Amino acid sequence: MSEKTYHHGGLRTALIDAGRRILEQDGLEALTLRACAREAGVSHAAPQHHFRNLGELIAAIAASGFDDFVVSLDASAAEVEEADAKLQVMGIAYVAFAIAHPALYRIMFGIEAMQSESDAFRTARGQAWNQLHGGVVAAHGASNAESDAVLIWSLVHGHAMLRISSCMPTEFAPDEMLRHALATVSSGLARDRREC
Amino acid sequence: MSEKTYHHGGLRTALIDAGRRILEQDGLEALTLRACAREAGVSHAAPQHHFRNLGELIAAIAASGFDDFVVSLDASAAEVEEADAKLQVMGIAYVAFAIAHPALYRIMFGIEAMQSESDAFRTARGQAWNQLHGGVVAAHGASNAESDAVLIWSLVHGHAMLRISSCMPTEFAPDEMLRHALATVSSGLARDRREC
DNA sequence: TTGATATCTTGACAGTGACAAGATATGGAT
DNA sequence: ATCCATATCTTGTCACTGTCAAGATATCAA
Repeated sequence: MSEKTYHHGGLRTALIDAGRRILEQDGLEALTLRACAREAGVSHAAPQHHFRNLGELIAAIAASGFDDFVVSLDASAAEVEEADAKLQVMGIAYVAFAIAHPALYRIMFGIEAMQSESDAFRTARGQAWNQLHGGVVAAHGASNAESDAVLIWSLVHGHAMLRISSCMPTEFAPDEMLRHALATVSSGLARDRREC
Repeated sequence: MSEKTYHHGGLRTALIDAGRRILEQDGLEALTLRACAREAGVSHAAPQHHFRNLGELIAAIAASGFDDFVVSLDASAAEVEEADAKLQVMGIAYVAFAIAHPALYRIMFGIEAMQSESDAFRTARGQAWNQLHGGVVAAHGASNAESDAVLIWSLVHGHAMLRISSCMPTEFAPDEMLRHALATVSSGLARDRREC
């Protein structure tokens, strides 16, 4: 805890925080085990005792990202009452998070974290899914909820990825397009229920 | 061309092909400049004269991937007559391509290719966009075509990325979900036009 | 107090991207 | 046909990376 301890005290979380800081400042290619160790003020091989390899550190960072992600979406959804409006707002917040933390978002859906088979990562990602699934059930009912949630997840995830990959020229006014897309899908799903 | 030439003759395309072979066989982490050089049978620094850095090679591979991508979607769309059905089939083919070539698809939308500022890459990606845009115009008219195309692109891209990132358990029957999602969006867009 | 264990350091190794300098082939100008 | 500028490829080198091994130090239970 103090300055003179040989043991760091909380190196594991310190490395995760260091990694997220590096990710925000210098992007994905700067995220290395040795850079995280430097940022945390320890030797280059210190991370070895907390993460078996780089993939495990990345998975831990991604899990920490999913935690913040869920909190952020919860906060946005809490600002609205009606279930369908909640879902729309969550969609907007979803994309906003990805744009605010592009490198972190890439990590969260990258192969490295996935291949590490980390339980913490899978759990954190599962919570995000549950949150979305719950929002869909509240807005459009439990029947076909998985299918509807996959539809909305695909839409917002794809939109977010295209945005952070600079696939959408800014003259496209992508924020409006996202709102329009969410509204179109939402009304389409509502109409499905009513068998219009 | 022959075996004894000091000059390789077509090293640039040979390196691209080698890269795609490595990508298919051993995935993204195996794609290195030196590995491509080995696969092409040249020295480790030979690629330097055709690609300034790894990013440029990746961009060239991604551009080559977009070329095949467009061809594959064209072939699928040609099997159907009606415009809306064409769009649906293109959506299915889109996701099928990503699942058939996951590492290549990741490259095509990754940061490395994007950051390289390659004209060939941008052009190839633009052709894919034009193809999708054309399909949307044919199916749902030219008004709001950009917005509609972004909606569909987001949907299929997101769905593809989630699939190749193992975010969808197979018990979800994702193929059916994709068809349902495409049909829902398509009917929603059609209804938008009619102001139902 | 002591000994087992967790944590961190130092040192090493192969692999990588990138650069520089030299060798060889190509092709146009004369 | 000769010659030379240039394109292409090779060899050698460097810093950096992930990972392993061995040693040093701190922690904690007995």
